Amino acid sequence: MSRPEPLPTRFDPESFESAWYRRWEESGAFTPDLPSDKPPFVILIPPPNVTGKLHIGHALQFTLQDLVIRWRRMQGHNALWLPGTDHAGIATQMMVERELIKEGTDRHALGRGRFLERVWAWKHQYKDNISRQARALGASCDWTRERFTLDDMLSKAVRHAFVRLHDEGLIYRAHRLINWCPRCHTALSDLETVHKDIDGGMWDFAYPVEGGGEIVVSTTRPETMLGDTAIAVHPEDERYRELVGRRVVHPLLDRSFPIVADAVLVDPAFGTGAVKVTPAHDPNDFAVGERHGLEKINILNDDGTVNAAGGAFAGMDRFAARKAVLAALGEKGLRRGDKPHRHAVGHCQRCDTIVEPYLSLQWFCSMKGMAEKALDVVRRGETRLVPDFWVATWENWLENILDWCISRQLWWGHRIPAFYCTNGHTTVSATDVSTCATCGAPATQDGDVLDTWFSSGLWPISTLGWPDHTPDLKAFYPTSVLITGFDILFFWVARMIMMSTHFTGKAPFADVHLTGLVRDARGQKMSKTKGNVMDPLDLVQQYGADPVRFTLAALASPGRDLPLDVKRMEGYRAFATKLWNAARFVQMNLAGDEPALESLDRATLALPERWILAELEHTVAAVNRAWESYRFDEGCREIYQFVWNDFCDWYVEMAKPVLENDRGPGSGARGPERRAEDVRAVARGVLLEALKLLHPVMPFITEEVSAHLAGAGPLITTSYPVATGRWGDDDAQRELAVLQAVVQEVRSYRHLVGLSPTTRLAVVLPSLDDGLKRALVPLRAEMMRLAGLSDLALGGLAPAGAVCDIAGGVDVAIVLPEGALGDAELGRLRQEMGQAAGELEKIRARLADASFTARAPADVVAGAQERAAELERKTKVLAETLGAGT
RNA sequence: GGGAGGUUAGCUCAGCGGUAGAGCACCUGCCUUACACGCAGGGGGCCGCGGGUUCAAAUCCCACACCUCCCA
Repeated sequence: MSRPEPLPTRFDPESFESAWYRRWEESGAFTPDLPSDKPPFVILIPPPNVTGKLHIGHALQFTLQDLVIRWRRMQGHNALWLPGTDHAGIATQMMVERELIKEGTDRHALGRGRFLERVWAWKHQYKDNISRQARALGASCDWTRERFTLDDMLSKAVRHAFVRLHDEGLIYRAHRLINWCPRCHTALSDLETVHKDIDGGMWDFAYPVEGGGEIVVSTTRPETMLGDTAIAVHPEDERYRELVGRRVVHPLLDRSFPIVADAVLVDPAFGTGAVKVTPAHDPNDFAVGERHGLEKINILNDDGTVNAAGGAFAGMDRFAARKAVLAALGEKGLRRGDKPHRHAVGHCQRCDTIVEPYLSLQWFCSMKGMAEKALDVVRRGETRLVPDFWVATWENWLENILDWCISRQLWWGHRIPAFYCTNGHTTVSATDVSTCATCGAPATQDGDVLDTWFSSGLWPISTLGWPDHTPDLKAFYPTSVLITGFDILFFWVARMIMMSTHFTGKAPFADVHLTGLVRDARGQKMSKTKGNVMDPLDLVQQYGADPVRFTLAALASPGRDLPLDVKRMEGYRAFATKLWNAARFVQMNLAGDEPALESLDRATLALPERWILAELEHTVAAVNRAWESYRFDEGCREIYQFVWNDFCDWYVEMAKPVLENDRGPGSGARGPERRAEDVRAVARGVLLEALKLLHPVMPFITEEVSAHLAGAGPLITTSYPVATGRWGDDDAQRELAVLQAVVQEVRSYRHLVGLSPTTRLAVVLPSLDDGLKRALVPLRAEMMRLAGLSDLALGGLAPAGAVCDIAGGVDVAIVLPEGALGDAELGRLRQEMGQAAGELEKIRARLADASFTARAPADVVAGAQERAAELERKTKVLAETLGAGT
């Protein structure tokens, strides 16, 4: 085979990232087989808003999803990662309306048809943004299956779902109090109403009682008194007992209403113990109204101005009306005090306007039954929430769920498939109708659209073709794992699980992995106003996609937010560079005909080869375990540690003398002697395995490097490393640990006494046991190079005047220049000796304790004994060294 | 008011029953021909506070304090 081009000296992600992406996509690697004998593995993308730009949170989720899907694909699964976007009703409509305002017009002037054309144009303009960013990050999604919530196929699913739920009695239309955004002019669900504490007031004023006297009430919203239809007091409140059943006169309007007793609404200890009741503008008051048959007077128009029911205040904005009402009450001498009051007020999630509880005719979806199913699938383990502490929150929310207002007074979205005739009949139909199903009269479609989350809730099935029995639905549903932010657990995850389970009888996900929030370096939430947002594309450009991905994955500890520090990213860019350079070193030493690792026989390999293969084996097992359990942080740490500390710092360094002294292939006999061809095969093989291991995290650099190793195919379709136990080798790990400890000991002494790294030292290991001696003798050259030695004797007597110490359990005698151990150095050694003596004392105490030796497991006791023995020798040897030095 | 999570080295975080870990930052040497985005050596922690369980607790239990977040 031909030798590949040498790797460029510089790691330059820009020079190969986009080319690799194109090659993967064109090769069809992102698209699963259909049909296929391979087990399916499916991830659905949480669809970003089509208007949006990906933020760093998306980058995190894309990274983790891609990591999992690439890993599973390499494991031999028929992997599908289905991408797409959602139409984001309110958000998108707002953007386009804002444009129209700039042009001096609005959607009503344009008309529904032309307005929607404008929004589609907007959508097309922004859609590509998302996929471009996903591609830049290396996301291996199947673009041939890209979906949009307003696609014909998905729209069909939405209509079908609506009709079916309506037929089942789970969707109904009713006059209810809903959350109304006077700016967006639409109803909102409870979830889209964000409660925020604001500094408001608490105003007291008096209602005159018919027949004399007054009753004082408190309110945070004085303007709503225009819609009051009762005063409520507690039935057992002595103060008001006489007043119950009498009426009060509205001081500003020409009407009167009763004083009622209600034990549920009224807390006699709070305020005056009397409460004004506005059934059309407060959920609790609405309930009182139902209980007492009170009139519900709506005082607001849909833009938040007071309507005709407000008498003289009609036409005023609600906040102007508040001031005006207070002034009017003041003029009549009815104000009874006020104080500042901090309380929670509902705001529109989209535009931050204060929402109004508003009596309105809307479509609702009954939630209780579906919530039961969602609770059940999690309780039964059909769906697993990760981390599992989310289960408590899950249950708490679903057990207290209220019906969901699903109609929105918008144009952009799925139009409600309900048709009304002039005789007041409603026809709900999956196909458009022009005549009433009941009476045949002309019927027109409801002008409202459905909550975007209604269609998002169907995402797991609608993207695969439901309600049709498509091959995709059959092959890929239910899906394997959903990876998304915890912030949309209810908005989206719960609704998907409820709806998909309802329609298919099967929960849509086996696992739901909830990620934390990406924050800035100091743990602050990122926001445009704070100016601390990080744009994923900027980061990709600056550091490369791989370091960005590695950073996000490494930070993704389960259930924790991710403080993203560019320092961290610099560190992982350095890691990529390190890998690149190590690969260059390996590559420049290869002959090009290295056999694969599988063809090697462990029994014929020398210690360093056996050791690095054992470490690899351990790492492979740990990484697979980590990915399996969504411990992305652990997997990354394992790979990082293996590549940098084991492979680069030790294995490559041990390989150097062998490669430099290579006398050509075949030199030397089989046996303990290190052969250059083994070293080359192992260096190449281990590097390649590490590249495979890392590929799901850093797809680009791994693919690029591997393409420069002869005989390595594209990683994206190669098999993921599996720990077979074949390279496990406890002896090699123990023996090499001794080698490392000895080398580090010598380096440490050299540094301690202030010698230059180039000063060669002579070292004797006087008391090696036979096994270790056999293991280390063939590595004399490697050890001398690593430790910077002029001579190394394995066995024999410690030279007179040599400094003795214990490292890795063996005696090390280092010949230092005369007088090298000055007072400072001796001080350090004394300190070390003190520490050892202290530890020894503690262990001896423990060993002397009969309850410890009797109750602790045998291996723990044995470990303590071993440690005590080692410390005894260490203190003894150090004492001699200290004695000799003084 | 209810619920969840957190409190470990200067910073950001792993560890969650048997000798305190990582990255970054810091200090000291080094351009040792893969790499100064590097190499080598080092300093630094009553593991929030108080109880308990255990031969043994950063790790399990209880209470408290403080911080974050969700729901009402």
